[in-house]
Amino acid sequence: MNDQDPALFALLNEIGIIEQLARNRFERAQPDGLRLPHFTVLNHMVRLGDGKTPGQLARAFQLTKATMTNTLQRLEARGFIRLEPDPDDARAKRVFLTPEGRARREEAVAFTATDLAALAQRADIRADALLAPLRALRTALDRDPRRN
Amino acid sequence: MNDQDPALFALLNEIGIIEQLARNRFERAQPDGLRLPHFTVLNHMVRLGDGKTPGQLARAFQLTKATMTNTLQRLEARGFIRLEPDPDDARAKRVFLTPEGRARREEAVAFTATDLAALAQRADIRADALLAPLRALRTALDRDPRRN
DNA sequence: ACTAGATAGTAAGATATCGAACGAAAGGAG
DNA sequence: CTCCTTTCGTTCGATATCTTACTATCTAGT
Repeated sequence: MNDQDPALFALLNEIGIIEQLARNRFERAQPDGLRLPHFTVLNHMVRLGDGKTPGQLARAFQLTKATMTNTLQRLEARGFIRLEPDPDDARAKRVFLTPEGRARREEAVAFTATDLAALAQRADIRADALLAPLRALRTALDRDPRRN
Repeated sequence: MNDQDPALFALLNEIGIIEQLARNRFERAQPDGLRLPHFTVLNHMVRLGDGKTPGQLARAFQLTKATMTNTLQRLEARGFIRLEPDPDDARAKRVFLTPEGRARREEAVAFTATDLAALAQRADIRADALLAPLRALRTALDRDPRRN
């Protein structure tokens, strides 16, 4: 990066590299090939409750429905979630965690927390100070034509 | 995210979403399907000079050589770069910008600069203040050994 | 000079992601 | 009720990325 780049340009560049490194770090640490999107969905359901529709999940993660279909199929094949028909809408489904899914999420959370704590300690990252401005940036980027 | 999440966890989560939104925003604005990795390589060569090897480029972007091979093949097929044998090492190649590649990069830079300027104005992002800590985070992720 | 190991680029196969197109079902206007 | 539009999930084809494996070439140690 040099001085000709607008700061925001350089910032997004840096963010892209960090995302890639962090994703790699997480996925390599998993013994069973659990991918970051899989974990993210499991984590979401533990924290905010399951029983949501695939479409709701897709919107929550800013992904297309097609992508969510793929992720849910993988999670179901691993036995981490269960898909049931929506009693109120014959087009829709509902996604539920299985005990295995919940357990696998706990495992990943525990490991990740340990890893990140060690990282933060070694690198002296003040993550809480960065969080608010990045959320503002996300919100600004988010005002875009809706997808799908 | 709630209070149980370590701040760094939430931070990386936010970064992942921003990366996705920014990539989408860029790629949708291109009229000819130019992808972010393609632009990134063109931009790098304009700013830091061409004539590098694929391996050097892969390292610069933290990508595998295989990924860079793919990107360079696309760029060459579009006529944006030219690959020549390295005179000093028969295993290696050298990557050069074509006039078309340079022009396409200028076009994308111009548009992106305008778009980001508007975004920064709308959102009051202090990108320069965020840049240094994120670079520290990147360096930490890049260096810190994984536990497994 | 030979040989073993490292390095350069590529290929194959996997996965995540997107956009486009689809059938099924719901909802609204008449 | 009928037709039109919207919404839900899925499938298909494309692209970027990774890992693994391969060939060709270079380099160092003996």
